[in-house]
This record gives sequence, structure tokens and C-alpha cells, in this order.
Amino acid sequence: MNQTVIPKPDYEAALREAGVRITRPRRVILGILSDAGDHPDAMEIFRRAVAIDNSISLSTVYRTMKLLEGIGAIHRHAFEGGPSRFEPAVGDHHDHLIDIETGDVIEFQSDRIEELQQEIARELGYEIVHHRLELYGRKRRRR
Amino acid sequence: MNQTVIPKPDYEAALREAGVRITRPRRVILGILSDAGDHPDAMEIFRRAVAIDNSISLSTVYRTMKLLEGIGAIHRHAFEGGPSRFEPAVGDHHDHLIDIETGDVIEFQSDRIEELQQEIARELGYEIVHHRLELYGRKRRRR
DNA sequence: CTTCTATTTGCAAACGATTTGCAATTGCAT
DNA sequence: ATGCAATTGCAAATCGTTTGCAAATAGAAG
Repeated sequence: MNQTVIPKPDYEAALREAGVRITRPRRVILGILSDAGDHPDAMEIFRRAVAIDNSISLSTVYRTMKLLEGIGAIHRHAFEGGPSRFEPAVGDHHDHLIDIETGDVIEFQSDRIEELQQEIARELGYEIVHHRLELYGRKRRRR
Repeated sequence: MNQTVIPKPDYEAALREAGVRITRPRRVILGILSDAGDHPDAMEIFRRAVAIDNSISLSTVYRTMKLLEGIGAIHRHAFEGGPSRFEPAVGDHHDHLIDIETGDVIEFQSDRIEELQQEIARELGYEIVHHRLELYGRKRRRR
């Protein structure tokens, strides 16, 4: 058996390195992020946090997400028609396919597409700072 | 000389077909859209509208955009970190490169990327309903 | 283990973009 | 010209997110 290892980021080390305090609310939120297999939004993170420590506030969730985003520990995705959703910045770059029926997010990666984007930008006289590729679709009917 | 013809959509006909009334505010907004070479947001459309008829309200701009989007006459783009921007749904599909310094939008099109997206979705068992490909970049320093 | 202070918190209020309820206005079929 | 449903402007409401502020606390220093 060969299970793919899903690396868990060491947020606490990252925070310490950024010179910020490791508080109880932050520890709770970091824990939630560490073992989130999905792409939760702030409200969902808040719900999960409150289940652990009901004194945590939504503001703190937002502030912590901003902090983590700032140090590059998480990525924020503004998918269509909804609040921002977050994911640990672990592993390598990928884009997203969003199931418009369930909201599920599937990650994918295409070197070829990345190359083509570079090529296009170059031809237009630009250098890409970042990009966004999102496919919105529904499960294909089994045939 | 061979100038590319930029088709101007006949919004009024489209509206009439949709069975909605052609009012003064709508006529003004449609005129603005018809000869907008850029991708203005609601506030910008509002400003341009007020310059023509100062009794037009922002709500009406929003309502009209929603209406036009509903009948497929315009496209709404939610680029990063800003209000939605609109463009006439004329010509064929294209994606966007956004100049992060100026906010300028450059349109581009890549059959190859479209194909690859289809391929990826199919492999994942999905059919694409729509997609979003945005490149954010800055002008490459002339060398 | 106390003391100290800058950082962080929770709360409520402010925010920007967009939508909505409502009474007044207006297109347009008659 | 008339009548009424569609549309408007306005103000207030909404949603996701941010912010000011006074109270709480992490964690360095003793």
C-alpha cells in the first residue's frame, strides 16, 4: 500500500517566525485549517472553531485568515457567488474545478496550460503576477 | 485599409424581444454600453449616465445590468479586489488579462487552452458549464 | 512565579458593493 | 386621452468583511 502523504503545514512555526503571538484562538483556528480536507469559508471555520471554544469571534477568524494569507501560509479563493474560501498553502500550484451543484472543489494541474498562459502574456507584452483558472461544472451523467 | 469591424449590439431590439419597456434611463445606459470600449463597473456607468441625465439612479444602473445579464446581452466579470465590471456580449468567447497597475483589461483567446480545459474536466468526470481564466500581470519592461 | 506592556481579543459599529420595499412616475397598449 | 402594469428614485436593508476601542492576555523580563 502506498498512501499519498498529505503534508500538514506547521503553522505555529510559521507564525513564530512572523513574530506574532500564539494565542488560544489562533491555535484553535490553525488546528482547524490543518485538518480541513475541504476549502471552508470564514463562517464555516468560525463554526468549527466555536465548537471547540465558544468564545472565539468571527472577527478573529477573519483577522487570522488575513494574517496567514499575508505570510503565505494559506490561499484565499474568491469563487463565484460566495464568500472567500481558504486552503492551506501546501503542495504545489493547482487550479480548481468547482462543482456548481455541491460546491465541492476539485484540484487539478496542467503544465501545458501554465505554459500557454506564459506564452500569451509574453506575446501581449506582460509578465504574469498571478492568475486564476476556475472551471465551473457538474458531474457528467454516467453512461 | 481594413479596419476590424467592432459590432455594436442592438440592445433595444434585445430588450423589446425580452418584453421589457424601453425607458429613458435604459436608453441612456444602453447608449453608454454600446460605445464603451472598456470594461466599466456600475459606478462608472452611473457617472457616465448622470452626465447625460442627472436623474438616473445607481439602483437603475444595477437593475439594468442585471436585466441585460439575464438576457445574455452583457457579461459580468468579478475581477479580483473590485466591483463587478461589465462588457457587451458581442463577438466570441475570450478570457482576460488584467493590468494590475492600471486596471486595464486585455482580451485574449486560446483554442488550445479551451481544449485542455475540456479534456481536464472530462477526465475528472465533469462537464464544464462555464469557466474563468484571468491573468493578472504588469507590462514587461521594455528591453 | 510576578510584573509589565505591546499584542490580541470580542464586541459593536462601519464598510463597500449590491439588492430591495415602497410610493410615485411613466411607457405604451387601448 | 386613459389606465394600469412596469419601472423608477430613494432610502433602508443585505452580505461579506473590516475596524475602533476598551478589556484581556501572551510571553519577555526580572
